[in-house]
Amino acid sequence: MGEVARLSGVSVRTLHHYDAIGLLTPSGRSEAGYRLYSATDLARLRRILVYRELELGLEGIRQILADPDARAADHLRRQHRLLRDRRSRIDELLGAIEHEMEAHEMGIALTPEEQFEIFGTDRLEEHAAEAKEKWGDEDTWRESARRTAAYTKDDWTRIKAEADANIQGFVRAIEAGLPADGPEARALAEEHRRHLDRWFYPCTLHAHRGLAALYVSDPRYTAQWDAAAPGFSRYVHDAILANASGSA
Amino acid sequence: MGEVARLSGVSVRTLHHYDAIGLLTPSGRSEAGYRLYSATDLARLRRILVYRELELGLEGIRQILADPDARAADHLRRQHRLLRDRRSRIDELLGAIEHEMEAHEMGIALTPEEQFEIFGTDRLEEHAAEAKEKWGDEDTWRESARRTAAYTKDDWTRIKAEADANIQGFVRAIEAGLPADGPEARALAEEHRRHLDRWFYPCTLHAHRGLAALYVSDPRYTAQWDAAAPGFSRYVHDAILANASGSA
DNA sequence: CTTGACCCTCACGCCACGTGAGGCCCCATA
DNA sequence: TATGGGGCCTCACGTGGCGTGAGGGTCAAG
Repeated sequence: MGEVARLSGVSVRTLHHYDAIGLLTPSGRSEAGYRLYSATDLARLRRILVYRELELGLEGIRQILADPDARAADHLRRQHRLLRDRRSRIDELLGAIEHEMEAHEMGIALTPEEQFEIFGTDRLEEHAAEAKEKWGDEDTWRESARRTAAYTKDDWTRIKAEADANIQGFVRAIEAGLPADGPEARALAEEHRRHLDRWFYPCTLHAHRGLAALYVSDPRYTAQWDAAAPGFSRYVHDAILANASGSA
Repeated sequence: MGEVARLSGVSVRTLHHYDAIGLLTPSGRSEAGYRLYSATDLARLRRILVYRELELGLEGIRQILADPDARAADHLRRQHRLLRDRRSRIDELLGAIEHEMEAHEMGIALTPEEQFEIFGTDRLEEHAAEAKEKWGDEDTWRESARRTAAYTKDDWTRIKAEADANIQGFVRAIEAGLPADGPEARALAEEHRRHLDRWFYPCTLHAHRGLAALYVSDPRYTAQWDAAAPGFSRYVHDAILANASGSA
């Protein structure tokens, strides 16, 4: 009886579905056409549910159950990687949410820029090398989170003012046609570095260079910066490199 | 340009979709009909993406963003809670997958029973009271995970043999018509408890009793046990209670 | 003999998009 | 100045994992 089957915690419809797609076909039918699930069927159902809890697709589950040795490892590995990614993503978001909560308590709405500075690291894993450049070790961003957790409303206001001033400086430099490796742009880059260093996390010239790479390679950063002016991200990138690799 | 927008990490189609459902309408169109996203639009998009990561439906996101100041703090708190839940869930899944992979490498296909013992805890949260009985504190299952992580293939073989023997013992007791509160059944219950205690986690009589409650109240466990014989779960439950509350 | 709780089979709905098809637009190059 | 290649646009149907009826048969109890 589907009665017993439903006691496994799934809906009748789900069983119908599994039957329809051939994932779990009851081994018998009553003369009235009722589905009859044997103990073996129930065992299979249990395995299916276990894998479903791991959030594998039904097709993947079918393959695992059909050809355990070969397919299972692949699927499991893939799923493991997927879940790890999601986990680190969630960590970042948790930090972001905490920030947002505090900012909210203080009556400040975080600007997207700040959101990006703080947690816009979700794609970092796609750029593992740059990420290492940027964060040095994986916990650097937590340092940032710890520091900023203590900031008051006044602090945030000043941080934002500083950041805006820096951005405006870059905008003016671009509009004035100043070269990205000129002294003015380099000074702005250094100002940017010190801004990060002071308010967020220790930012060496080396780390700063890694960050610059991100600004042009990670579309999220690129989009953010280029919102200020077209070509902004590239300009800032060049200025940071110039600042990092040469003295004034 | 949608170009810039796509750089935020979402597909063009997604933007079209958000436009179509009115979640994110670009603030302008070029004369050729191209969507033009302003900085404000991008900010909104970023917020949307954050909430999307929280696995909220787009409709929910729309409502949240529509009702900004009033109860934003509530939403943030909820998001935070959900994120933390989600993360611990993912941790469990990761542990479970690692177990599966190990078991696989050792060439053992875990039986559903073992899978239940190892990581069949996902529904426990729906039965908070029993879960507390079973796990005492929330980290007990992690202890189980830690212990079992070190087991070799031989260990697993022995564990399985022990478990099977215990189950067979119960089956014979039932078939022989022995009462669940009789000495034989109680001995089997005690054997079961020691099995868990030895291989998985410290299992007091009290914890064992909580587990017994689960066996009859949680359909997943019930279905598992009753696969061995009808009425099995109830019998085991009664035997465990008898063993826990009286001496031989 | 009805009643109500099951079961069955279609078959369409849902969400968050993916994936073309068919057709403008725009810039660059031959 | 045609021509190509890469945007962009709007339909519009496909997908996964079911939910949710509609319309009808089955079965033990009253």
